[in-house]
Amino acid sequence: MTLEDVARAAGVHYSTVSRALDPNKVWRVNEVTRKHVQAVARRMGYQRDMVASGLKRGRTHTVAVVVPDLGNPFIAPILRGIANRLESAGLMPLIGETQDDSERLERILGHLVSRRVDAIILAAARLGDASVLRRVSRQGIPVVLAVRKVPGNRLPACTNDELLGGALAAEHLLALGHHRVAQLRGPSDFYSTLERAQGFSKAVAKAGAVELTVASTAGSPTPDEGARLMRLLLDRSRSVPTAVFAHHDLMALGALTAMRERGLECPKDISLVGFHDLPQVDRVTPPLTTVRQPGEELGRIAAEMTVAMLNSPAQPPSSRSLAPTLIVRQSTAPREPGSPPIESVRKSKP
Amino acid sequence: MTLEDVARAAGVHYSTVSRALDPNKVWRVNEVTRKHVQAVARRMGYQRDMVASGLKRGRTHTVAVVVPDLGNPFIAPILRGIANRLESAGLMPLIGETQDDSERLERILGHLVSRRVDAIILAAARLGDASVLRRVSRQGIPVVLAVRKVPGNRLPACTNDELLGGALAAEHLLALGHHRVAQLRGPSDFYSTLERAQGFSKAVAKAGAVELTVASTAGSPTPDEGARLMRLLLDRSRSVPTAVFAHHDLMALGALTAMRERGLECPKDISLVGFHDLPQVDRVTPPLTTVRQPGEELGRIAAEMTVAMLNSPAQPPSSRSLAPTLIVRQSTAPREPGSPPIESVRKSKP
DNA sequence: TTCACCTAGGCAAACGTTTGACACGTTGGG
DNA sequence: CCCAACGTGTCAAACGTTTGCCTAGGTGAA
Repeated sequence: MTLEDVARAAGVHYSTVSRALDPNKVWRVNEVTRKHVQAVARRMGYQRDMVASGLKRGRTHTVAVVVPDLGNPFIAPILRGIANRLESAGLMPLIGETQDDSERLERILGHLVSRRVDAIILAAARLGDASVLRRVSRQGIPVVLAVRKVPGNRLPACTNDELLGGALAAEHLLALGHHRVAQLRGPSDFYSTLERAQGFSKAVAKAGAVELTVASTAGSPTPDEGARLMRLLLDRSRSVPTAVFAHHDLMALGALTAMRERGLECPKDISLVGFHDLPQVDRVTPPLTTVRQPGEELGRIAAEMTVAMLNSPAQPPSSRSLAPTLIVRQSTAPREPGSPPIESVRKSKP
Repeated sequence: MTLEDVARAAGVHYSTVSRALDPNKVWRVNEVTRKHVQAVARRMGYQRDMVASGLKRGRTHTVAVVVPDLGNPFIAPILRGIANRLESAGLMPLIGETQDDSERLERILGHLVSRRVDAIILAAARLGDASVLRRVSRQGIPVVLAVRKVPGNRLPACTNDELLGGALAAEHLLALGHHRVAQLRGPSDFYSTLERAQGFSKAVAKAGAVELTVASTAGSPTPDEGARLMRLLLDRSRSVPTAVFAHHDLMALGALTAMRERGLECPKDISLVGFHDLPQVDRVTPPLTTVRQPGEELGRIAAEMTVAMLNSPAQPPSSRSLAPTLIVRQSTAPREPGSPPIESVRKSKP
């Protein structure tokens, strides 16, 4: 079913059909023929072939969305925000999953330029990805970064205000009277975790409290990695923190199990703050105090920036960072003056 | 950068380049020219234009994946399974979200046929959607159903064995000695919830236990709806169940809050089984006994069936249903001989 | 009446690939 | 020596749109 079929049925030339069906070109065709053609087209159930149209116009009305991990619950709302905003602009999301693997990312980006997507929303950038991105955006495909920035790059980005996020966590813990605090850091090649860590550390330093550090960072933001880092932290010989900031709720959950292994209670012995406010973390034991990231809005704005770039390629939108909010629940508590001595911790090691 | 550019650089005709670069056509071109052409193409960074190719070949190498709700955590693993399997077949997923709205579904399907996707994986079918589906598949686009079937339809489907799922829940509760049980049903226009309910009811009837029913079903599978149904159930004047099967973990979580409102404890007063085994339901209080659906595998197999249909359109693959497994945690317990009288329940109403 | 101008619609050339048909040159058998 | 067969590469026609340009009328003013 092509333009020509419709044209034949309507008794006009197929270019006329094309114009009658294109909202931007209807002025080129008479009111009455237009109505007639539209009626015929509808009756025949004609659907414009977008791939032919895409070939001709160079617009596929498709936007790639590249995420690290579809299974990670914090991706879902972002995806949702993106999809909704794109749909209202007549665009559809084509998705790719990198699994935080640079080779996969490169392969996927190749596919995407090959498919001539109109733009790419990249929520999976890592620190080392600057050069690939340059290559892609030199091809003329607009790229907007979401969630994770990458430095040395003029690409517009929509991110959390990570400095603020880290600071919120720190200030909350400090306000509760904690002096010895620590972080369980996310993967070191995400710009987001760097800033998050920095925001936290700065606030701690400013308050004159002490931050105990673990050399290691999480390989991926999972409960297992959170547990590993927590164990490392508890194994320190000199001192143990009374409050901990995990860079990801999943890591926080892992940290909770690690604490339980050692016979420590949260928040009585150690307070814990997570990040993201994943679904259901308000229902775990204890309900998790966490820094909420506005996932859906973040996605929506990233998509918004994308359509802005498509509409006026000359003026790239400026980056935005969204303020997270602290959600206080029950995994944080005031420091007990006599917090448990280190010995008791080490003794109860299995 | 087109075939012609590469051809010019390599000193051959562009059709030769096309063949040299197409794995299925390389036999038409001499080993040495082939190598040469490939080298030149790689050096120039040529990428075949898939939209032109798609127009010519009628294959876009794109598969639509239509889901009800990107924000629902039980979708994520399915999406992941699909994406992984598709990627290994050189296909990319184009996603659409229906929000369980028939109009949206129809609009999205329209877009999809317009884009000439190679196939559609529909994980968002509802009972009333048979006719739209017929229309689409008469257009010649392969459709495979995932998660939710729709009756009166020869479309291949990959689903949970819902009858078994319901039965597993029932048998577990019966084995714990519960005589008065009930279900919190999911939306009545999902085929999956119908079967799930039926599997449960049959097992209950077979064991001669009594199933208390609530007339209402959930409008959507959310905690709020779960809570609503649970309140309805507890408001029954005659008797209250000692065990409840919620058709969705989220509904189960809502049911828990409803129980707490009434001063009831889980599992002491009422045992509760959920469905899906969403991430983190092992960490809520009490850790949820639930029926685990193999989400990622389900997605993988749906994708598998899709590529099978693309490779041999003549022989549509037969439907498959995957066995769920019961995950016993701590929201279920043996019935206490003297379970609380109805009065105590009603008195503690706020 | 002539001419300029306008409107509405037809014509045909793209967009970048793919692919059947063909051409050309070589080889081998009769 | 001729013809068939084969291997390799070129030609050109699609695929279904979009769109600049042109034409054919029609209108109004000089």
